[in-house]
Amino acid sequence: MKASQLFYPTLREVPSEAEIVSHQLLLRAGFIRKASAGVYSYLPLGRRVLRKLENIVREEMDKAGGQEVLMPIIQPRELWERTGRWTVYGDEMFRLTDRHNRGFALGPTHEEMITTLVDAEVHSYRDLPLLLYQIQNKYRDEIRPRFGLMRGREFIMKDLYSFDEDDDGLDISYRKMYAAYQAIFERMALKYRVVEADSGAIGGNESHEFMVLADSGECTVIYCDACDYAANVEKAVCAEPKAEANLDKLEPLEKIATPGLRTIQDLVEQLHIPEEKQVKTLMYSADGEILAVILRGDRELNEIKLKNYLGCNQLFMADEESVRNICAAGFGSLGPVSLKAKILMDKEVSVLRNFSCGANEDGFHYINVNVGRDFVPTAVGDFKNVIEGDPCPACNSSMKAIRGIEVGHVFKLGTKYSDALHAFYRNAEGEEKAMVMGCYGIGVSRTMAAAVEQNYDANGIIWPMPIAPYQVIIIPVNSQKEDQMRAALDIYAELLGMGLEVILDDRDERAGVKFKDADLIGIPIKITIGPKALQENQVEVKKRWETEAVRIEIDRVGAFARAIVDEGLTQK
RNA sequence: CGGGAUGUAGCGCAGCUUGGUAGCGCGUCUGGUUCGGGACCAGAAGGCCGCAGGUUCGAAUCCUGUCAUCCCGACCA
Repeated sequence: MKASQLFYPTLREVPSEAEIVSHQLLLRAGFIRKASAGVYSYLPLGRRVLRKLENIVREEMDKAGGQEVLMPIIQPRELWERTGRWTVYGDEMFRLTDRHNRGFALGPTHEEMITTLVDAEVHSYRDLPLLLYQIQNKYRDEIRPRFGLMRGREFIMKDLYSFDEDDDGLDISYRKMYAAYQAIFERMALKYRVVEADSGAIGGNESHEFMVLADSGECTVIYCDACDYAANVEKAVCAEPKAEANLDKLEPLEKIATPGLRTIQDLVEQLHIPEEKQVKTLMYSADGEILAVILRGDRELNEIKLKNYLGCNQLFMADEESVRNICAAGFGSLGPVSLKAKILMDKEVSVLRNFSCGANEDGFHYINVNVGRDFVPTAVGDFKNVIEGDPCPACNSSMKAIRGIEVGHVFKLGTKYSDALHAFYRNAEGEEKAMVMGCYGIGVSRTMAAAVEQNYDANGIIWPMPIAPYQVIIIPVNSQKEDQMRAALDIYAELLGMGLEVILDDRDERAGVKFKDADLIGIPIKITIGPKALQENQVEVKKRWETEAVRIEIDRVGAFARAIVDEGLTQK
């Protein structure tokens, strides 16, 4: 492609709307443009990257036994009512009405659609397992679209659905997809990590997320260097608390006046009680019931764990008024002693001795509180967020935390949708059984942003070879010099003939402009044709991620570029 | 949806406090000189000051409403 013909409007300045690197660079380099919040057009360079990503995904899905289909974006309301999700999905679903007043949704996901399809066409165990996927736009009216392509309202997703006879079959499909996802992100040359994920309300089934590691990631990953353990912080657990401090003898419970002291920090500063010798009491409303959760003072509650434990639909922090209805104190003076509510205790609290907490009386705290003697919790469980330094549940080593971008999610669904939509089959014994399903998603457009988050420098994007929009850019330093242009055109023709993807920057621009643009759009290999080297029949070749160029004889440059490309395409 | 901020030329911004002819830089177009890391000179085009209403002789500026965009919290690929 000649740069003079290529539609890639680059910007010298950072659009003020863009906050994170991938958004800024994709806009500046002319890959995307915004249509409205969370809705983007992909310009030619962006489209090419998407195609590369899609093709890698497609090849690996096919290799794993998947078959590509394409389902409607517009989905009838009735389908969603059958699974109850017309209501459950809530405001996040884009809805529309046709001229006959029939309701439709713009597909946020396709379980309903695919299950109905499979139900209609598949009736025998002989047809299972079946793995169907598509690569297509999804629509979710996110409360807050964010960070350019990172969280769009319209985005491109690969979604595969597996249908198996039973749980054993599902295990096999699940493992196939897990391995295919590893292959995909390795082929994309992205640094990623597979983590255990919360499977949410759908059930206690297995679920893993594929995280591309980047500081700007919205997720926190807790992992262990000493072993394989890695989990989303939503799900992460740590080893059982050690009971070293338990030797302290139990001191008598004592109530002390603490006027004006409300926070953990207040007690640390004024009374010199360390955070980890305090217990904090959080009041929650779970489907209308007010209950207390107690944690060590330096810990944070993990609401997802709490919600999963309770199995409730609505969970939010109680307001002070509801708290005062059951207790004589407000926030800042709450504690588990004589509290008239269910008390869920984080297990870490059970090894504490002689700790302090609110006295359920404004302006008073207890010290030397002890579990069992002074109060008895309703339940003990794991309700805290794991943090860096906590011991690994598998090997007890100190764990670390890192940020990640969730680009893939594999998920065992079980029979939730096949039951609701009657996707049954006959087994070898002639019995009718529900198909066991799994679903497996990759955010393709998000992956594009994630790749940039992981590969850039001060000058622009540095595309990994397998997903670069073009592999080589040829820059004649001065397009008006005939000898330079002739050499550039020769090399251009040669590289094209070798099947390489090449841009020839034939624009009548100064060298600096061409170099800046080449760096900005992130083409991996730059071939510069300048007067000095040309006199010796040489050109300069520079890899985008290196600082120094090397001189190469013109008749060797094709083979040289080919070798760099091949290396970039095959390395992990 | 709550909290915070911003809407002025394609992009980045000033002007608003104290109402009085809409500005700067970059980009674009024309001509010329340049030509190995975002050139220089001369000229030109380009704006419903987000939108609606109000106050006023007069509103980018003050008031009210509204829409959009961005950031912080609950959702997810």
